[in-house]
Amino acid sequence: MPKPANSPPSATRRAASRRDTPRNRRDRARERTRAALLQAAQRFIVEGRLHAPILEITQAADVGLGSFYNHFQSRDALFEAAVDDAPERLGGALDALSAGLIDPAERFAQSFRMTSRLFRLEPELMAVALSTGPGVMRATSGLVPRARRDLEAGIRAGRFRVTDLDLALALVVGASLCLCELLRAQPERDADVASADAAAALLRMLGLADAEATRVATLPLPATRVGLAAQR
Amino acid sequence: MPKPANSPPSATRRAASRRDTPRNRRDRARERTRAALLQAAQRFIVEGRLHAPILEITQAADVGLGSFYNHFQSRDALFEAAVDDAPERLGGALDALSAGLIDPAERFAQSFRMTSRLFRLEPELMAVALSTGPGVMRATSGLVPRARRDLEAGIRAGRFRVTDLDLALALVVGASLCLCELLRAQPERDADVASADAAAALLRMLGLADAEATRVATLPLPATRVGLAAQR
DNA sequence: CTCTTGACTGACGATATCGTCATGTATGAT
DNA sequence: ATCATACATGACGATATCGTCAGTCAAGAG
Repeated sequence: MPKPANSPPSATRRAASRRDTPRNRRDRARERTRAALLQAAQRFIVEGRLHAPILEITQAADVGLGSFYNHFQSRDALFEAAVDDAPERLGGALDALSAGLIDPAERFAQSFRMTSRLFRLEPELMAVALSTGPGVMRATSGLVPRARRDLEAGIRAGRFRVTDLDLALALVVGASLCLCELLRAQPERDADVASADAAAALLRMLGLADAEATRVATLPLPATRVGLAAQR
Repeated sequence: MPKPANSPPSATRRAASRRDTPRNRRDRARERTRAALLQAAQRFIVEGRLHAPILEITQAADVGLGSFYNHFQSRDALFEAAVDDAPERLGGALDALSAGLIDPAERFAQSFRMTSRLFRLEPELMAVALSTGPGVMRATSGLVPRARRDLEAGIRAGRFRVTDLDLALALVVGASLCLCELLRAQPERDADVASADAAAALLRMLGLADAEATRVATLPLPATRVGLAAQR
């Protein structure tokens, strides 16, 4: 009897190393099937085909129709999982890149700029992560909570002059969102230049003096290690 | 034989006054049916039920299933028309309210703040207008082109210090978008206060000095005439 | 080697939704 | 008064999609 769908990979002997790839071949195979479905779903999300027939999705994932129901209850469940999946991975990548920065303002600016760069490096993942539009603000994991954390740090450190954290977060997230939309609409535009300009503007908005905002927003970005694409 | 669907109200003797409600009863009736469908569609958009069966939509509109095909080719066509409809009306209302302001910065700030107020006064229309998320930036009519116009005017007048119009527009639109999302998530929040704060921040971002930004962002708003709700 | 387990698979019957069309009816023209 | 028109309507046949299920197979346990 197949699983009632979408249960963790075999509740039996969970001998797999605590957090990582399952130990034995069967579990790995199962995981591969699930990943194929998620990845196919992300492609459909990017194309806006949120109502594609399940059969078509499974064909794109190159698995049998029946397999779908081994992993997900419904198309909505699949898409939800796919949308959750993307910001998780992106957020991790961002943290790794901006770790080690002391000044909260710098850290904020770098993360903001890296987000735009990610949009060029990982357009599909980003498109999925942003596919909920302003709804991303409700997310409890991924990019937005990190932005909130950075803003808070900046306020505590006295670098930002902000009275209403939620409001500032909304402005920042909205800016990032529409900046990505702009980058999508104008593929020829240099993402690094645009994001530096935007970061400077946002820093001014957050209360930094002109010169300081410009300085912080134009610090060199760390070299981007790709890695993310391979990791899928 | 019924129309091939979605043609202007009877190509025969278009004696109706150039732009307004059709003259004779039949055309008015047709228009009522179409409006009922549009309005029903907007309700479904607000609820996010973008894939509701057509039958359900026609029932919500209280018209026969067949009537749907008299007016629209497909569900997508209906939703598209419904989405186009909303910003059109909102934009008109905005223009009327901010007409007569001389200083482009003031005009910009007032329009921005009124948008938030509209979100409280006309939540459904606004939800529909914003339902495309960052995609609104691609709209060629409605709220966004007006924002662009106001920004341009401010730049020409030397009030805004902006090097990249598209970029500034993206930041402003994104801010407005997520501000509305914030207002939706926190219904208890005072829209006028929040939008004034946000406007001040944006004006700073656009290059106004602190004090001036605050002054412009807190000018009294014109009393809002409702009117819009009745007009439907 | 044999057995048990659990995931993969595609065919299939059930169901949901679609779009057409024949008919009814009110309007406006003659 | 009579007729022609055009929209409204809902029943219906065609089609698309769903979710189940019984069979298959490979992996791992004993």
